[in-house]
Amino acid sequence: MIKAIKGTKDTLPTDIPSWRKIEDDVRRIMENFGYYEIRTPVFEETALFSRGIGEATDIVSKEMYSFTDRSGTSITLKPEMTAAVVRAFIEHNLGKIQNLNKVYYISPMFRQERPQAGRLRQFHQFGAEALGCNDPSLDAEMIILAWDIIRGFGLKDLTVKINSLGIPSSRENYRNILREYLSPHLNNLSEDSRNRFDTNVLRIFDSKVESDQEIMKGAPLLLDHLDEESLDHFNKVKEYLDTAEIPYEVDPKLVRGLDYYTNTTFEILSNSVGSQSALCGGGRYDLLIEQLGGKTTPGIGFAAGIERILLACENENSLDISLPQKDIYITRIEKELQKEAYALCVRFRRAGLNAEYDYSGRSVKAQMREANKLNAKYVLMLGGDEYANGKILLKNMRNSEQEEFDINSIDEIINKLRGV
RNA sequence: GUGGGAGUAGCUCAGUUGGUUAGAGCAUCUGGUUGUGGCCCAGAAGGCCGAGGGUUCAAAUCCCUUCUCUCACCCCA
Repeated sequence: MIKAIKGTKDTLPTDIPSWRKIEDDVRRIMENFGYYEIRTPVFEETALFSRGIGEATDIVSKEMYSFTDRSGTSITLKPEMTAAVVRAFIEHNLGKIQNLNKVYYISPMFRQERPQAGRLRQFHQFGAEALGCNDPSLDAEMIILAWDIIRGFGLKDLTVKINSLGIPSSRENYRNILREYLSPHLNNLSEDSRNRFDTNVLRIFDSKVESDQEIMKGAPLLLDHLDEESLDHFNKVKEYLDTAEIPYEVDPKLVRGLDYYTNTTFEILSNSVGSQSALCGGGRYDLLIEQLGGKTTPGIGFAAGIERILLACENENSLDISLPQKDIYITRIEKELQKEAYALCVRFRRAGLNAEYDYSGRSVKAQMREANKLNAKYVLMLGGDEYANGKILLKNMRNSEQEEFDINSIDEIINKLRGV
């Protein structure tokens, strides 16, 4: 038997209402905040991601779905959206059309990781990017936007964490300070953390090994070594967040794995999913655009994992999804009336109503059970003496009341159903 | 890539000192008199017990191999 590829999932009809709810709310709120949808191809030239995200990152060095096409070009299924949006921004000169471009997306992403709770190989993100402005109010807006959307799904157990990574020079300076602090402890660090000492010291803060955490407790913090401008920016972001009553925590240990971040970074975490608790992550990237060949332009964005949000919603039972309904189910008593029932069904559908009938010619009881199962508001019944006298019965399935209609006045029924 | 757990009906799971035609609940289908749903009742259908090999008179049950799913590390959304 052929099965779906590891780490991919089918979204079955019964799953769709939750997905629609997420997607609809995302679109509505994004657009209220002034963001316009953008769509980019599922694959890009590999170089876009290796240059954008960073050659040394895990995403680029071991998680990308890359292949060579027939022309010999190395192509990669997009593992994240920011680089793709920036590419489109540069390619179409969007910065020339307006100073500030605010876009959002809902799209599948691909990373070849070992699947687990809240982690798939094809997963879906929604997110936003704002290119062209570095005002701290925009940093705050990103966080407010993400918070409002995610909070809107009824989730309770959420935490917002923010931090600032400063500008590269102050970060580099801090890295050396951190290395100095860690040098004497090097032999006591876990193997993973020892490796990170050279490649990405900051990430040692993320270590889940207790002894590492013990050592890191005494470590100097990046926030205490920020340059004045970055610190000022960060303080203003916090002020704007306060005006919007966002319950954030400053987490000086919040380090994000993508190379392009500068200044503000943030995450929204949930306690009701597994260990992959980050529902959303983002930050400012003021150097990425020129790094990818565009004119120097500040940018900020976030991405949120739809599967993770759905997982949290399931665990908190927070999404109220109403059952799908049928406007009308058409039944017939005598099998000879099958064609008439069919014609009526088509007529109702063409009138814009959600109509169904029994394709397999089953008993009245079976038809009624089906109508009930489909959550039909009304059942129309053809047959018997009524039909012989030019009448049909309309049964209200909520209160079981039945009403007789003239067979020539289907429009009356249609109007009645539309009014419901 | 490294560990732990699990694979029996569509779903959730019972089922070992190895022993007759492998079970339950839910879901499905059909009925419970002549034309009517939800509750209830009855019946039916549905399984090479993940796959391959081995031990045995006998394997869902024991051993080996393999595949898949799952959780965690790692990393991130």
